[in-house]
Amino acid sequence: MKFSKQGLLALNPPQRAAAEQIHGPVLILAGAGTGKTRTVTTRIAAMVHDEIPPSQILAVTFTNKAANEMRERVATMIEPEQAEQLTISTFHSLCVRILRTCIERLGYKRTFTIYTQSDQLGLLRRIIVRLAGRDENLDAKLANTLISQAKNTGKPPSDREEALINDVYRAYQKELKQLNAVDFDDLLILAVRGLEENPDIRREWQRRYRFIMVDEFQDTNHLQMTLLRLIVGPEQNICVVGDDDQSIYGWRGADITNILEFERHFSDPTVIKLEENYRSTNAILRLANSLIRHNLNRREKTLWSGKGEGEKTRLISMPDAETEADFVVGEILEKHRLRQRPYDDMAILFRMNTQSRVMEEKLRENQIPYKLIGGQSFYERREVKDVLAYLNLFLNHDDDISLLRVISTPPRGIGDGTIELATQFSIDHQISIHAAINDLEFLGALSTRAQKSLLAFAEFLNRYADIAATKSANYAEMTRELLKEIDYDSFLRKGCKTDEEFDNRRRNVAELIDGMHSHFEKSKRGLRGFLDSVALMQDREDEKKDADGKGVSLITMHAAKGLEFPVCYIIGVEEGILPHSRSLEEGSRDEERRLLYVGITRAMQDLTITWCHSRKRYGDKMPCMPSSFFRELSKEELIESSYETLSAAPADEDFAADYFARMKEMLSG
DNA sequence: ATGTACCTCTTTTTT
DNA sequence: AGAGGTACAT
Repeated sequence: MKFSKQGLLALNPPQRAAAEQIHGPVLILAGAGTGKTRTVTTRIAAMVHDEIPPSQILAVTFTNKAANEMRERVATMIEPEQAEQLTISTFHSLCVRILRTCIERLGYKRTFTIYTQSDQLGLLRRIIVRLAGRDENLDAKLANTLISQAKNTGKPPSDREEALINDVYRAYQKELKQLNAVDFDDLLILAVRGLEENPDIRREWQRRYRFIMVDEFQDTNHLQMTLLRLIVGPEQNICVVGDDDQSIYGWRGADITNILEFERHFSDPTVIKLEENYRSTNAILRLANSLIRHNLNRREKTLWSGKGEGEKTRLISMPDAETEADFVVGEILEKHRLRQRPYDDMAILFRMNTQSRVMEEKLRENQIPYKLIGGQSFYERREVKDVLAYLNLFLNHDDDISLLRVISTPPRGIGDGTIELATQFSIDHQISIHAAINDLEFLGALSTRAQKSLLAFAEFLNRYADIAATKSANYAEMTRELLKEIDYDSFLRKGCKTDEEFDNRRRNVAELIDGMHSHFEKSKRGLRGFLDSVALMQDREDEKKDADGKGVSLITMHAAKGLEFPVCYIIGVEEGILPHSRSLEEGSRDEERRLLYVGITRAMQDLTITWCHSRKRYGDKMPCMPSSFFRELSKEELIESSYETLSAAPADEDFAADYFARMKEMLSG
């Protein structure tokens, strides 16, 4: 068989063992850079070549990006028709697929809308104001976090019986249901409930997927584990891949015990450790090992590699963040110009997004291209949300949050007073706002003017809802016409301070419509499918643009998980930042340690860690201490120094300026 | 309906 | 320091 030669033989022995162990529970502990993706994709290919129907294989990931990558990699190893039959999906889209078929049994309508975080916040703000008045100090974001935690753990958000948050939680859940909407957590909760309460549905899904694989298993939460236990059939063919040492999403509900105590959930698994690292030099790996050793609760792994010894990591203290930026950027410039190091090979890693600012400035000053990873999600942009609100409303009239956005975007003669009345009427009668403004009793109580505006709005809505509900309708074209009809451009222009901003926002709308066009051509799932995938795929605009662009990567350590760079600078590693002071209060020092571990293991050859003696915080300068993690790093693997000694300064005050001026001159000259 | 002044907050953010 | 949200005024 051609495959076994190409595929399995390319793996090292533990990887191959993992790929060949197809039956029963399997736990693959894949350390950083140990060829996890290759192992998983080869395993899938091996199953297919073993005559397992690809339609019976399910691979679950956390991100769409990971799912797409896996799909592409597997596609190179098996026949295209086979690859097409595989299911490779995120947890959340898997849940949507389950729910679109059975949510009616749970008391929701099949047309439910998925609420993103900003929708949730909008709803929560309304509820908090209604329940507690304006001057209540419960903020929507905190409520959101608490409610999400409650949903994930099954415990009430507060153990104080009288606490406001409990009422907010109850009201929120009730209203979501009335709005025919679900949030991200509900997707999991409802899918679990659907499977738990309906043995026929459970059996159906268990039969559909006899072989299940889960990527980044250390990031699964309690609900995801429950879901897995429900869809894994009696054969127990479940294979999970992960690294407890890289569990850095505990604050988002990830439950590290899922991987630490895997045996409790699936008995007698085959456990395979991947410890041969294909990324970093041994000097870097020993440094990483020396740190992570200090975590007590872990599955012990010791990474090693065949990449040779390599250079020791430099640990350098800086006077302040500005100097730190000067230094790092100076080195990047030098490595690029003098040593032909491509900018793409280099990354600056940090704990907080705010730390990237100084770096950006200095990079721009020196005209070094860079890509900032993270930032505002494309689908969270105002103009994009506007359009999506229209489309969501067309398919789900009960979606009050979208209706409230649409009804005055642009203004159409329906004022705050009328909206307030409609909202109140909808609450009193337990109906949606859409139902309220179509209610004869309600309309009768209004002025003729308001009546006219509302009737026009209702007509408009129905007209588009009819088109939107037509399976064959080209919703991209429909959207284009819609925007023309409401003269959205004029509205948008008014809301923009500059022409540049206007252009930008208009481009975003155009891009959204382009996306709809291609979805319309590729997918049979219609507008509903498009909106689902949009809600579940918070593509980051900058990333998309930058991914193909060239430049130095500026990235948080969280976002860097899974990436690698020949040259890495981890900046601002001070006590209170890494470990973050809030994590110390919350007792998650171990997770911070893992975060630094993730940072270190991104580096392939050349790693530098810096910290500052002082830094501006919230405006004014504060003294800083080096991270307490430095004490845990093996001294043998480090070269410690300071900016002052490195720049070999004359005892002159402006030595720094002088030094860099000379260097710049040399480089550009 | 639109602007403006003030007030608060400030870790990470796969869906 | 800076952003983002709110409240109040126009």
